[in-house]
Amino acid sequence: MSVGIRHDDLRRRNRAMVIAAVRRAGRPSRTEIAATTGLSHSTISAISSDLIGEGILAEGKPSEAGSLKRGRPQVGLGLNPEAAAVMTVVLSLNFLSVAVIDYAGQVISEEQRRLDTLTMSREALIGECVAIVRRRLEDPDIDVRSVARIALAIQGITDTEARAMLWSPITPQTDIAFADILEAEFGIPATMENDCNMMAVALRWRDPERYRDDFIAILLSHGIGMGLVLKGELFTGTHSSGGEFGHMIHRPGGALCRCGRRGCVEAYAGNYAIWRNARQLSEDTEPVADVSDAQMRALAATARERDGPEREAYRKAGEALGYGLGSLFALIDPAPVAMVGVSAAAFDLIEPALREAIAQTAGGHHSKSISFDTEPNELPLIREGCAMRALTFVDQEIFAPGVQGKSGVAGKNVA
Amino acid sequence: MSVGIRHDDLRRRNRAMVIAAVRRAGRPSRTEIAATTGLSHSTISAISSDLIGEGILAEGKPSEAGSLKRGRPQVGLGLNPEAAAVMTVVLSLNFLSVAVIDYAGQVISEEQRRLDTLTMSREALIGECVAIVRRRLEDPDIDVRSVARIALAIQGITDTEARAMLWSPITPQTDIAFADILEAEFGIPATMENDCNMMAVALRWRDPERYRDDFIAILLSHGIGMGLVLKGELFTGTHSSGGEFGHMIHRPGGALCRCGRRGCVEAYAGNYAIWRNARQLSEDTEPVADVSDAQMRALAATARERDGPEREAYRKAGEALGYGLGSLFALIDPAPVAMVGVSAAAFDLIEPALREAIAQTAGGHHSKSISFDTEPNELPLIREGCAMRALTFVDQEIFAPGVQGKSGVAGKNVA
DNA sequence: CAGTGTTTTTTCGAGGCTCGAAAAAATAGA
DNA sequence: TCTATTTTTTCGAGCCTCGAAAAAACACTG
Repeated sequence: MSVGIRHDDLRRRNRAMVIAAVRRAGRPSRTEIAATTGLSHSTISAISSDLIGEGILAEGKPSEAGSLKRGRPQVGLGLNPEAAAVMTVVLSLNFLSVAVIDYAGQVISEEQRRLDTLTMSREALIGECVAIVRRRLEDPDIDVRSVARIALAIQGITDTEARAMLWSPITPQTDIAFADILEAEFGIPATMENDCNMMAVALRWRDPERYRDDFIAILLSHGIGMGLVLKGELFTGTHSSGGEFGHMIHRPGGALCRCGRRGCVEAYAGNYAIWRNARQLSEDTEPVADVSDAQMRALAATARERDGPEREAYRKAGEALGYGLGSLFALIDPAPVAMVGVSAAAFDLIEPALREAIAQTAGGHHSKSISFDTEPNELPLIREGCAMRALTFVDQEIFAPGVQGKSGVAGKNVA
Repeated sequence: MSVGIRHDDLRRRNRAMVIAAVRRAGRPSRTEIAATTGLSHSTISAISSDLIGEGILAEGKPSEAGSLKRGRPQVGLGLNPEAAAVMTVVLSLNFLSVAVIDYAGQVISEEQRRLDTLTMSREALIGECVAIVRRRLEDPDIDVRSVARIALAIQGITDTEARAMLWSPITPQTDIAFADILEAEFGIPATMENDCNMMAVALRWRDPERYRDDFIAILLSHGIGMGLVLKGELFTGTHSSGGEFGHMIHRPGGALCRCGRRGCVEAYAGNYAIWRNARQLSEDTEPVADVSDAQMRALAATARERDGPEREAYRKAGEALGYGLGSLFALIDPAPVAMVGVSAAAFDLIEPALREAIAQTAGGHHSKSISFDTEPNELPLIREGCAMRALTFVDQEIFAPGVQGKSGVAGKNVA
């Protein structure tokens, strides 16, 4: 049951508010912070003085064009890059990518590595992750003690607590508690996030104008994933990361999906499905393990060139996505959509059938007003999302720690 | 943008917390309130002394079996019934039902009325609502000034701000801002809620054990509706009440739905759809306006008796509901389900096909563990939900008034 | 029936926090 | 150098919550 507010919570929450305002605004002055938070100047002054004393914020130049005005110039407050660091680990098909990021958001060390995730044993997979993290922590440029958080992202399903990967298409292994494993190994708090959720987080930081309170990020890749933000909050399931848009049912008993079931949206719109249809293979054909981005681009080129099975395959993908979105919109109402991934580059081939399908659904009232945006490259987005997620954690849990220690994690690494 | 916490917000929120604790627990002692809210005894003492002084709470007998214990007996705190009153207005097919409820939740005046909603003009519909409310307010038992809130519920789609009915199956009229109309007429704050959302609210109060943080209420009636509670909050769309489960797409291009589109879940599972299939009419047959509860019960009886088109009709309904739930579970993960309405009484006919369909979907991992409960009578639930919603509003906005509640507890959809 | 033990509730500073007003600081223009 | 202007800090006032101790209200005991 929700709990009363203690007196000391007040300071904690307002500290968090100030840090958040600085992270959003870049180098705001105290006056600007007072304006955006609604707190009085005196309070902002007191809190920021504390934060500077603790080395979390640092005074800097006035924010750009401040020198034009008349009175005492504003002095900008920025995040102190050395206050802490975080680490991102992105695990995708045959690829592992790690980065260390300072408190202000700059990458200070990184490493990428090809793996054969589909055939690796459980131990090897975990081992590679642990090893790559260890190597980054041993980087002489990095002060290990400053690393306050590790955020992992993986394609697939994670649990609501962000502790474990439950299932992933990139490996036959299931239920690996990556967060617990890394925490135990390095003593650094860690979380295990869903890749599409991190895409959504990144979009929100990149373009807060367009992606703010309600929007949808859809990954069009080998599989179909979704990250959903509703009322300004990341949407998750009751037990898992949820939002498995790709496995909503498009046609009961229909095409064979990679998940073993039939008729999922993904079984029509995933790369393997488009490839299968373009080859005019039966819908019962076992999905292939991987289709390269180059192959997909070639397919799209052919589809653009001439009317044929390739074009039809993209049409079917559009139809499945459209009906799926229609069902989703019946639940949440329409919202801006970002299409991410290789097939987002072929969105021109997908869009007509998609819009036509949406128009057949309840969400289709205003189908013309639904806007789509495309971003072919998912990896940078996922990394950025992880970084922001980890940094936000540091902002909130470490630099504005609360009384209610629901996490033994919280107080550990105070920098 | 979320806003800093002022010092006076603190008292406000803790007041609200105390009132909420009393409403939930019945007649808790100060000590019990301190325990559930986590606030200190001194604080609870101060706040409850204020509230009693303002006539919001009243001291009563110790909570039941309190006389067994040793020391100073607990003195129970209860809601003062005379502190305020609220009104509920439930508008359903051919039926209008109004009640006045005191602050402690007891009905003190009510009236019900048959109408021909399907053929009434806009003015007549609005007029009837205004008139019935006026009659109740003129009831000599009622002190008009004490009526602090009116909550309306209607089958159909309402806007997120809870001001207007946007579309409803019970009338051809659209976009009636009932909340604004009643507010203007009587000067009492009003809201316009979706009926299924109110069902969910009521379930949460009735059985908090089973229906707490995550659950689904599905109305199986002429149409199919849903109320969804996720993470303890009522789920709504970005622009409308949302959660239009009945209009998720079951079969693209399939059976004709009342909404004019094709293949919606409702076009297989709504009363008119079951009736249509039981009569072996084509899926293109225009949906009938209404099927009486008696007719539906007769249909169910026949289906139980012998294998035939009636039984097949229920099977198809189960299949549509199952695949629909499967798609929903792909997004939110499985959760307890309450089936409400006439056809919930025929759930035995629906369940087998429903479970079979769910097992074919992503949510079907644990299809056996998904639990269903049935409640044939929706009206009392809707009324109860409206009452609690209105009372909660009074608790929060009137008896714990704050600055601008946009960021805080105030505007939230706490079910 | 008075005394004792037990539990609930109230009382009373102490310590924090935010706020508004006023003061101090830092600059551009005259 | 002086003045106007804007930002930032300082300071006392007013609340709020908390812990400890006191007061209250009973049950039990001999």
